[in-house]
Amino acid sequence: MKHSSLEDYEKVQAVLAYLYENWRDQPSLEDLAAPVGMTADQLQHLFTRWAGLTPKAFLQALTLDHARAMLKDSATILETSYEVGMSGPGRLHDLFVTHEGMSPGAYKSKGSGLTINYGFHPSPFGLAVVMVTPHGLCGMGFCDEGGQAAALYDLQRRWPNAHYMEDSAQTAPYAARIFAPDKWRDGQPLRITFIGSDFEIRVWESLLKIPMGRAVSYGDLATSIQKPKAARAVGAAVGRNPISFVVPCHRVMGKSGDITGYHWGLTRKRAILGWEAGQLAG
DNA sequence: ATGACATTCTTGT
DNA sequence: ACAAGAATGTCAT
Repeated sequence: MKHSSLEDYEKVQAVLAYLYENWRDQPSLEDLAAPVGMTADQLQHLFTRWAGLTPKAFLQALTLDHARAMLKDSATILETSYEVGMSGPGRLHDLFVTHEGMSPGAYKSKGSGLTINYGFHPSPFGLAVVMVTPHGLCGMGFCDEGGQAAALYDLQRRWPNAHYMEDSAQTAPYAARIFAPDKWRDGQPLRITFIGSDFEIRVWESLLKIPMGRAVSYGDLATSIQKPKAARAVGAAVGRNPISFVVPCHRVMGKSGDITGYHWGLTRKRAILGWEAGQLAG
């Protein structure tokens, strides 16, 4: 697979945004390509390079029908497999991670006494901001066009009392691994650290059980943590997932298969879902 | 298709 | 304490 660049994502994003603005008009390949200054042919090329799928197949992966298929048996998916306990393995089919909760105090004190290193790295979904503690990855988010400071602040404000230091030498190895599917199964599991409330951590642990190519509903998630009526609260907790992509909150959708919200933008959620479909196909 | 509202948990005052 | 809000879900038109 050829490597895909930041510029690729920006074009893909623009195409997807345009598509969902104008879906009523049934835009053709040419219609989609024109606004980003491409020919239909170039667009074809872009998608296959970036996602490993043709535009047609890529879009196919984002239809309601496809979403419903991903939701099939979603309740059982969360129960299957071994327990993902307080330091168990997760992520059955792709990136293996181990996680641990941050020391109880660290959350309550909003990160005081904690040193967090951060860095910016290119990813298939735009520039990513990556945060690590000595215990592992604790945060990851995405920048929209020129919004580096905003993306950084979005993560920092979750633990406002932590001490932050830019140090991309610390974060680079994480970024390199996370976005290279061929490295997902290599060696040690990826270490991540959850800093959040009990409830949030329970929800985020559940997210780790959703394999690539599958999806669950907010209600399923609620049931899986023994709170079948808490779908709405679960939605809020999912929305506060600090480790975007690695903790696959993009694999949660409405019961009907509707792709609802995403903290880093609905377009990005669609892009990730489509890109993952490409990884599976390839 | 659209809109009201029931419900659970977190957070800011 | 309390009130507001959140990436939901369901039921009535």
